[in-house]
Amino acid sequence: MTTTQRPMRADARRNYERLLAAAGAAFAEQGTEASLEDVARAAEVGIGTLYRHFPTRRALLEAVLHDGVVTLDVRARELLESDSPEEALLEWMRHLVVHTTAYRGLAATLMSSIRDPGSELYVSCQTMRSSSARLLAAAQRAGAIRHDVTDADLIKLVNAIAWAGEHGDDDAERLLGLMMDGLRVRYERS
Amino acid sequence: MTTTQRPMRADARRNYERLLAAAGAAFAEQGTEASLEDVARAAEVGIGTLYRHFPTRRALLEAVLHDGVVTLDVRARELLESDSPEEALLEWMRHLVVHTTAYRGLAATLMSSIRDPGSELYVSCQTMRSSSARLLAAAQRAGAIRHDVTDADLIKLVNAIAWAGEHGDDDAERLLGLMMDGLRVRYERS
DNA sequence: ACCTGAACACCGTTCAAGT
DNA sequence: ACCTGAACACCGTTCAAGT
Repeated sequence: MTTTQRPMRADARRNYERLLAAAGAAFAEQGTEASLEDVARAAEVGIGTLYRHFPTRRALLEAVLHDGVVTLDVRARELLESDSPEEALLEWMRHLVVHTTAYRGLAATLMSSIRDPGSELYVSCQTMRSSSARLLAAAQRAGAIRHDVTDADLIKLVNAIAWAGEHGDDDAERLLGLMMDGLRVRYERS
Repeated sequence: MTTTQRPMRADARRNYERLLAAAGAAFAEQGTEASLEDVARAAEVGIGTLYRHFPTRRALLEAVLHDGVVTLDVRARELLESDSPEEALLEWMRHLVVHTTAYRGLAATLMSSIRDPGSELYVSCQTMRSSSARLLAAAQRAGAIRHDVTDADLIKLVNAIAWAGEHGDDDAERLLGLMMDGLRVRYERS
């Protein structure tokens, strides 16, 4: 499926880069629903050029997030080597929450993209999901995490916490801590 | 602050009721971002009439939700009499999640309204918040729930779970269970 | 091959005219 | 006092004309 990329014409490449930078700034400041006309204006490019390079808002978002997703993937592989699968899982969830909190509205977009193979963010979502699944399985094998927790649960909870973090000014770390305690294997009283 | 309501003119009252019914149906089907023009059309009323009765989308939402909020408030008072404050709190959270899940997008609206005294939903949010606070305090006094959990945490978690329930087709009950386990007082291993 | 922006569509909101 | 819908504003998206 990996199509060989023709080199872009110089002006096209320049416009592409300008759009990417402008979009990154706009999404960071105004959230993932930032006006695309504003983005084109900031990039000093016609709105048609934006649509030529990025046919949908999600395609633009995917390009903006791509490096971060790659970094996360690298981090996941490192964490899989950890001595403490439980600590590794918590650390992974922290990373996911930080990544998701970077742009207001991102949690909602990711949440719908994970169920939609037509979304340009679907591949990224699946990458993160499979990393989550492997880290979760390791923590469960180590006896740290309940066996009835699924990777779908994990994704939902992480996104839900990132979403909650968008509202209110305190950090999501505290909610993540409470959440994590709910996932742990517990010894019943009595 | 309770201003004496003049009786509405018969045609105004009729339009008000039609708008309320149409909005309830539209919000239930398309979420809280349903088109207000559609609502007016469904109510067979001019768009200007909608704005006259409900100056903002939130004012309309408040009117639609009002009965439900009153019912929840009654339920909270009953639950405060429960023998098991822990079970009462869980039951209360279930009610909140069900209420919030009724309209797609409601969790997000409530989450921003609770911090915004200018929102027409502010009073409802505060009512639910104080009920949550009392039920939480009771469960904490009974030794069932961690003392570091605040009512703000509780509200955020309930809304986050309702939000997650909007995406994906499984019910939120399962996530609520995991969440609740995170809030419980736990006996450390060793 | 790529860029541009006018044109179209859609929707929220206001307000002058009407009863 | 209340209703109406045309008018305005705003933004996403397409596409004919241009280089």
